[in-house]
Order: sequence, then C-alpha cells, then structure tokens
Amino acid sequence: MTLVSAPESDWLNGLNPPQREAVLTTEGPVLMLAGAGTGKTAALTARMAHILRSRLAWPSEILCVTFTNKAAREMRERVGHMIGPSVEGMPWLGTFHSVAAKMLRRHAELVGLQSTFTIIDTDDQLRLLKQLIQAEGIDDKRWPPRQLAGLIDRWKNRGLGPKDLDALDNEAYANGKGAKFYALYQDRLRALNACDFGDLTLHMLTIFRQHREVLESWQSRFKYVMVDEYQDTNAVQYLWLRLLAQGRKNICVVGDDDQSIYSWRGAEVANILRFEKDFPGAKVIRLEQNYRSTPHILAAAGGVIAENSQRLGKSLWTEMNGGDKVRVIGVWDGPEEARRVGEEIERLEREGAPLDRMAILVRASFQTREFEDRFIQIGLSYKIVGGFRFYERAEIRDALAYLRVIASPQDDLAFERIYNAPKRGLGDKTLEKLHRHARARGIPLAAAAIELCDTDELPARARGTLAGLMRSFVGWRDAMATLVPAELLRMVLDESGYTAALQAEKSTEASGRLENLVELARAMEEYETLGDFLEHVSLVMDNDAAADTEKVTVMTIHAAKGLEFDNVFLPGWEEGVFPSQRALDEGGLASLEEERRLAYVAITRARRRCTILHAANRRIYGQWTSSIPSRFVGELPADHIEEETTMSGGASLWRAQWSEHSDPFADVARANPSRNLSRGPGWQRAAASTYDATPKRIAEPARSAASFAAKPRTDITIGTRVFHDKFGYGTVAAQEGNKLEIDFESGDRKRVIDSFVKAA
DNA sequence: GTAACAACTTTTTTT
DNA sequence: AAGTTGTTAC
Repeated sequence: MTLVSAPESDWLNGLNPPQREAVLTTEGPVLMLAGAGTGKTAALTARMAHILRSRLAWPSEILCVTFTNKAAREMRERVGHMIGPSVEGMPWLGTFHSVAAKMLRRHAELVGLQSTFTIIDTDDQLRLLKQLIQAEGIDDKRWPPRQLAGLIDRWKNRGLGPKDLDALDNEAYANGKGAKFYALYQDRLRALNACDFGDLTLHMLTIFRQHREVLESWQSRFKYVMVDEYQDTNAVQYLWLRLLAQGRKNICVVGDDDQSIYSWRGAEVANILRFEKDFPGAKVIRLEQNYRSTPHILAAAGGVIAENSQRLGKSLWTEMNGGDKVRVIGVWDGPEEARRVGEEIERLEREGAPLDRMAILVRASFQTREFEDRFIQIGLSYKIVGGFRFYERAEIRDALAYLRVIASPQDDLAFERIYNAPKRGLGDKTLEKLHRHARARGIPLAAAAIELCDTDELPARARGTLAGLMRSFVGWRDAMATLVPAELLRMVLDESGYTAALQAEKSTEASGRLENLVELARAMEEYETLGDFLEHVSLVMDNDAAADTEKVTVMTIHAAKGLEFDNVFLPGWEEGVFPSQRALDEGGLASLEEERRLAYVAITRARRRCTILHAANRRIYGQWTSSIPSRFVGELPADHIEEETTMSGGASLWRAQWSEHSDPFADVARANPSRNLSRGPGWQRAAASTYDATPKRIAEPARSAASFAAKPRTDITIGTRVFHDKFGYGTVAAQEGNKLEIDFESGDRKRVIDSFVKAA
C-alpha cells in the first residue's frame, strides 16, 4: 500500500462534525445512529479509508458486513475511490451470508460437512422438505412444506437447533413433529453435503462456541469490525458479531431503528438498543443532518414515522430550502394509476430529468405488473429490480443443476431436477427405483444410477437412456478439469440435448430461453472455476446486467432501502395494499408499525419530488375490490402535501360513490369486512378534497367498475338437472357456495364448480 | 410415460 | 388472472 498524491485528510473533507468523529474514533465500540440520507455510507467508507491510510490495519484485517450485495458492492467501489486499487484485497467485506460462507468453507468439517458443500435455495429446500413429509406419511396438504420451511428458518434465525426447541415450538408443526422434522432435515442436508441460508451463519456460530481456538484466531485476525444496517441483524448474526468483536472491541455499527423493515426475517431491533450494554463505554454518535431530501419530503416522512410508539426518537434536519410539496393523487383504479405515473414520468423527462433517477416503489411485487403493461404500451423504458429473477428461471436452474451434479455428484436435488430434463423418457418409476437403491446402498442418486445400469432391474429402454446420461456425466466431469466453466456449460447444453429440445419447440418462449442460456454462459466467462461460479450464483442472486440505457426503475420498497432517486412515485397507498392486509390481520401493532417504517423508508428515498398515489378500485386475485386510502396518507402533515384527484369518470362520481346515503359498496363492506376497516382521516381528507361539490348524474351507481365476489348461482339448486361438457347430464345432489356435487347419469358422483355446468 | 384438462392456490417483503 | 398440482385418458 503506497501513499498516493492525495493529501492526508482527503477522505475527511466534506464530512460534518459527527461524521468526522465517527471516522476518527477508530478504537473502542462505536454506535452510529444515522437517519435516512445522513451520509452513513459516506462516514463508514471514510472510516475504512482512514483506517487503511493510517495503516492501522491491512485490508484483510477489517471485517465489514452488509445485508445486501448491492451495499457491499457500493462500499467496495467507494473505498476503492479513496484508497486506490489496493482495496482489491478486502476479502472480508461482504454480506453476512457471503462472509459466513467463506469462513465456513475453512471449518466445514467441524459441523460434519466437506468444504465443497453446496448452498441450497428455497426451491430445493421445499422439494427436500416435501420428500421428508411424504416419507413420514404426513399429509402435505394439511401441513404444507412452506410452513415447515418458515418455521425452520425462524428457528435458525433465533439460533435454535432441533434439540433446543421447546414444547410450543415443537407443537407448531404437525401436532408435535416440529423438532423431528427439523432434525430429519438437518440430517438430510448433511448427507447431501449442503447448507441452507440460515445454516451459513448458524454453523459458524456453533463452531465459534465449540472451538475456542477457531474463535480466537478470527478474533485476532480482525482488528476492526464494521456493520451496516445493524437494526436488521437477527439473533444469530448478533451473537456471531459479538463473539468476533469481543476480543479487541473495535466495533462500529451503523443503524436506524426507524428503518427496521426485516423483522419477518428474524431481525431484532432490540440488538441496536442493547449495544451500549454489550459494549460498555460505547461512543454513541447521531447523524441527523440530511443531505438528500427537501424540507417538505423530510417533514412528510417525519410526520408519518412520528405515529410510531417504539422508537429511539431522532429528528432529521436539512439546510436545504424550497422544493415541491409531496403530492398525493387519488385515482379511480389501478390502470389509471399506471397511466398517471406514465404521464408524469414523460413530463419530467421532457423537462430534462433523467429516467435513471426516477423510481416507482411498490409494497409488493405483484404491483409491478400494472406498470409494466402500461410502460410497454407507451414505449417507456423501464427495468424491474427483483421480481422474477434471472437465476430463478426454469432453464437457468436446469443448466445450473447440470453443473451442480458435475461439480458435486452427491447433489441429489440437482440430479433429480435434470435427470429427465430435457424429456428423455425417464419417469417416476425409474426415479423410485433409483431412490430405493441409493438408500439401500447408502450412496447418492447419481452413483446409484451408474450401479443400476449394470443390473437388469430397469426396463431395457430406461436402462439404455440412463446409461447414456451417466456416460455423458462421466465425460463432463473429465472435461471440468480442462475447460473453463462457460465452455463446459456450452458442452453440457449441447450434449444433453437441452439446446436441441428448445430449438425443436420453435416458440418465442423457447427462443427467449435459449437467449437466457447464452446470457448465462456469458455471465460465466469471468469465473475461473466452476466452484467460484456456483458460489456466486447461490449467494448473489441479482443480475446487474442491463445498465446500458436510461431506464425508470420499478422495485419493492424493501429493495430500495439504501438507494435514492430524484423523483419517486409511491403507488398503491390503500388500506389492504399498504399497509398490507396480512400485516393488518396477523401482526398486531408491531407489524403495523413495521409497515409505517416501510412508508418512512419509501418517502425518504426521494431527493426532489415524491408522489403518492391511491386508487379507489383495484383488481386483487383477479377480483375487483374497492378500497380506501391508506391510513398513512392521513398521517402526512397537511402543510407539506398537495392533494389532487383525477378520476376518469369525473371527480363527483367518485365522491358520490362514497357518500353516506348511497354507498354502492356498502354490501361489499359487509361481505368482506376485513378489507374495509374504519374510514380513517385519509379517507376524510380525500373525500373532502378539491373537486366539484355538485354531484353530476351517475351512470351506473350500483355497479361501476367493481364487480362482486363469486356468488352461488341462483338458477341451480339441489335436484336441478344439469349438463356438463365433459361428464354429460346429472342431478345436483349438494351445493356449497359455487361448488356442486352432482350425480351423473354415468353413475359417478363428482364435485364440480358451478360455472362448468348449465341447467339442462 | 406423457399430454390435456380440471381444480386449486396465490401476493408481502430477501440472503 | 395466472401459475401450479392432481387426475384422467391416451
């Protein structure tokens, strides 16, 4: 590391006094409470630069953990700017998961794994659990694998192993089989030489606790520990960090309790509250000067978050003046909302605002669809971050599964995925035989396949096909030694017939898949070994490929945390959408407050302008549903917002719809009470807004855009003779909602949905 | 063993 | 509305 031309204090320039203090206090515990947009990343990176420049530590002696790959990447870049290329050697800057995985590879044998263990994703996890559940003879309809996966995840987040569960936890699945399935699952993972996400940190914690010498070696390696988004740490991550930092106590954590939005993933805000207890004498530094947003935006966000009861309490201020008020726009329905946002974006664009500094932030990913449809129509270039991810597409997962089997033949999950993809005439029967043989001999499926081909247990055709496949695998495994990963992939896709099968399809869909596979091979070019690439894929699920042209970003609020945009659009601020129905139904006050923090995060992403929208009608589960503005709209301080309604059917129409006397949705409210809570202040203000006070004639007051939930048919009752396209004539024996039970003249009794029959 | 069809579930949020 | 799972017919 050489001192380049930059003056000693270069990285301190432009920092305010508290930031500077955080940078210069390198020794001892530091807690940085940093509100949104207060330059915490700047402070953290400057701190790192300072430590490196002052030669307090080498790059490899700093542990710096973040939650997202994006944050890690950004930090790496920014430190690189200040320090020069020597930042290359910061091996321990990364996400919790990638850092833990890297450590675990060195100590895998201490928890019964080989260092080549694979990291399985949610999809594999669910398939595995389903197998276990079915093998135990439990009904996987009544006890869905998803539920078990969720429980195991939560247990792991809390640091609990199968033996640590109390009676209550154990009861949570299949009447007291929770611990049993958890244990079975862990055994199976070990047999597969695999880990799930939760295991990465949990295994490392276990190792630290059981092997003092390992812990001590890491403690002495890391002279400085830094943690971003500390409010999002879960119990395991917290304990893991505490152990690592306990030696020198040079730990600096940065967090904001108001931006804690991951409690569903096991994050505990309490971790930030007890930092001073864990590390007595910690210096607490507050960053409250905001450099990002205008006063109106800050005031709007502040007004909303002030409604929360559980907070450390801090207030952001800014030296900035002026700026527009936050706009609140009420529209008639979802499509209009998208149209409206599209128009606004085009207007801003004409005024010279760059598209890549605009974003639409939604509560849940299904909301992106409406915008996608509209933007395609008007030819506005956009990109959707998150949502359906590249690495989650079927063809990509298939290709990866081939590579996984080649890299580690004991990966049964991967083998199962591809042994009949492309279709080669191998089905459940053969798979079952493979499983039986594998279990009997205690070997992986791939090995069992090779052995079975030498016997006459399989029918000749299956045997031939399978033998051919296994010969291919042997060849690919040899090729792994000589070819780079990208070349290997091309060879595999070619020889397995995967490419040929797609080409034979000739649909646009199939050609899209082929392109994706080409893209995958290109993404692999930069990796030297197959292992490196697979590690990257399992830990870095984002594809930051297309940054070519200017595009509007559409993403979830969660994904937007830590980012900023000049212009932000926040659609779907309706009760039931945001706050989400689920938060309203199950989580009580705590989860409502988390939704509110989410609203705070959303608003504070905006630098210049923030536009909030709510629609009176929206399609949810393919059903038109009417809704009222989010309570968060009502919590926006009136002085800092500007309201507007643009109903395509005329403003008065909307108002009349809501009038107390003839509320056309009154019966919807009764039929669907959970969706229609009390009308909060948001509704009152929306209803009292600026539009024309004299109601005009209303075309179809009783049945506007909203249709109503599926009612049972009135033309059919028990005893009605009906006709079904497929089953012919029959008589209704029972009716329950829209489901009918029918005695058909063929003698069968079947259950049928009423829309499939007509009265005969 | 596969394809076609009927019925059922799905929408939080991510490593 | 769309995607997935289960059933039935070929």
